[in-house]
Amino acid sequence: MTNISVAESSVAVKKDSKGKNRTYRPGRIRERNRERILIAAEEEFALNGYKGTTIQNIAERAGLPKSNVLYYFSNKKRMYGAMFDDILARWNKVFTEISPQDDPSEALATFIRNKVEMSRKYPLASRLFAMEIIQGAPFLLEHLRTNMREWVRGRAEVIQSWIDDGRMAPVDPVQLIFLIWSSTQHYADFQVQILMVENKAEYEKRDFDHAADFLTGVILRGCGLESPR
Amino acid sequence: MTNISVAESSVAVKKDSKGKNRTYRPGRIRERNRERILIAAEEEFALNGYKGTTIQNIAERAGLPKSNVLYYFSNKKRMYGAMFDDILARWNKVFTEISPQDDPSEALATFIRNKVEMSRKYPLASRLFAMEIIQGAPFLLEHLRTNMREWVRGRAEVIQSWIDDGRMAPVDPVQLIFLIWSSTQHYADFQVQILMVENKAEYEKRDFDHAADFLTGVILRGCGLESPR
DNA sequence: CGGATTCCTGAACAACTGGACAACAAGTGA
DNA sequence: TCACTTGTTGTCCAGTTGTTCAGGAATCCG
Repeated sequence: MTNISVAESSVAVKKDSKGKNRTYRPGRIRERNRERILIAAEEEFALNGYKGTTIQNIAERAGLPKSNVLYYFSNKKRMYGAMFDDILARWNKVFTEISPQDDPSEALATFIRNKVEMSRKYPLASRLFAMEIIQGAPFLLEHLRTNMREWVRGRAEVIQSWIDDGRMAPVDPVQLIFLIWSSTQHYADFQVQILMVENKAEYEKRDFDHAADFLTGVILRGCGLESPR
Repeated sequence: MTNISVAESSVAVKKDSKGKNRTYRPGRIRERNRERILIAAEEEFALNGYKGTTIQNIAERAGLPKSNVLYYFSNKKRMYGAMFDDILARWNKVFTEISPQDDPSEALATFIRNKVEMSRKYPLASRLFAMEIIQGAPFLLEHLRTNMREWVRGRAEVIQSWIDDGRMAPVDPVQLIFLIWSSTQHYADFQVQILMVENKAEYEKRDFDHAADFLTGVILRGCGLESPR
C-alpha cells in the first residue's frame, strides 16, 4: 500500500546539461501524489465522516495546496470513491478462497486471524467501511448488492457442506460469517472504547494475537470444533 | 421514549372567553418540542454524522423553523450532547446487574437477548454510538473512561468468578464482553449490509429472534455451557 | 383583564466550502 | 533547443451553515 507501483509506466533515460543520465517516468509524479492524497483522505474521512471532511483538510494533511488536490481528483465525491476502490482491492487480495475439501477448523481459524490482522494493519479502512455502512451505504450499496452478497453466499455454501458432512455443528453459516465479521471488525472500529476499558494508551501486537486466540477458541468451540494444532 | 412525561409539571385549569374549561401546564410545550427535536436529531445525526447534519435538516424533520430549534437547544453541540444523555439513560434502564450467584448460562443468554433487543428497538441509538466511537469519541471519551470501564470491569469480575468456580470454560471475560457487544451491535449498525446479503427489504421480528438464538447457541457453547432450557 | 413569562420566527451575517479557472512552472522527448 | 504535455497554485465565487437578535405572538395565572 505504501510502495509506489510504476510497473506499467514507460521509462525514458536522458542526459541533462551536465551530461548525467536522468530517468523520467511519465505519470510518476501523478502516482506519487495520488497516493499521498488518498492516504491523507483516508485519515480525514475516517476521522470526520464524508461531509465533515474538507478538501482543505486533506490538502493540508497531504502537504499540498487545495487546488493541487483538485487537479488529481476533480471533486470530493470522486476522491471518496477512489479511496474505496483502493480499500476494496486491498481486501480482495487478502481473503483467500475456501473449499469443501478444506479442514473447517483450519479454514475458520485462518479466516479469523486474517480478519483480525486486517483490523490491525488497516484500521482506517475498517472504520471508513463501517461508517459508510452505518450511514446506509450511499456509495457502496451496489457493491453490497452484488460482490458482497456473492462473497457471503459462496462462503456460506462451503460451510453448509461441512455441516452436511457432519464435520461441524449445524449452525447458520450466514450468521456465522456475520459473527466473525463483526467481532473481528470491532477491534479496529471500537479501538477507543477498548483502549479506554483496558486502560491502555495504544494497541500492541500481542493484544491482537490475544484477541485472535480468544475468538478462534470461542467461535470454533461454538461450532463444535477443536482449535487446530 | 415516545411517551411524554409531564409528571412534575403543575396543572392549572382556566375558563376561556366561551366559558370552556382549558388546561394549561407550564413547560408542557417545551417538553413536547424538546422530544420532537431530539427524535429528529437522532435520525439526522445517525444518517449524516455530526458535521454532516445541519440544524436546518433537523428542523425540517421535526416540522419546526430553524430558529425554533435553536430556541430549545442553544447550539448544535449541546443538542448532540442532550441526545446522548437520552440514549445512555435509556440503555442504563435495560441492562440489569449480574451476580456470582446467577447461573452463567441464564445470565449470558439474557444479556445477549437484551442486547439484540436493543439493536431491534433502538437501532439509531446504536448507530450514533458506533459513529461517535469510530470517530474517536470526542464527546463520549469521559463517559468511556469512567462509567463504561467500571461497567465492563464489574461484569468481568463476575464472569471470572464463574470460571474460578469451574462453572464455565476459562475464557478472557473482557474479551467475551467485547464479543457479545460487537456481535449484537452488528445487527443494528450493519443493517444495510445484512439486508443486502440476505436479499431482504427490511428486518422482521423473527430475524432478530433467529440471530439471538444463533448467538446464544454459539457463544454459550464456546464458553463450555449448555443453552438454558 | 392585564402583567409576566414563555414561545416563535424572519432577517441578517460572518465564516466556511466545493469547485472553476487562468496564468504559470516543470517535466518530457525529439 | 523547442514544442508539447503534465503539474502547480493563487484568486475568485456562489452557495451553505451556525448563530444572533429583535420584535411579536401565545400562554399563564392572580
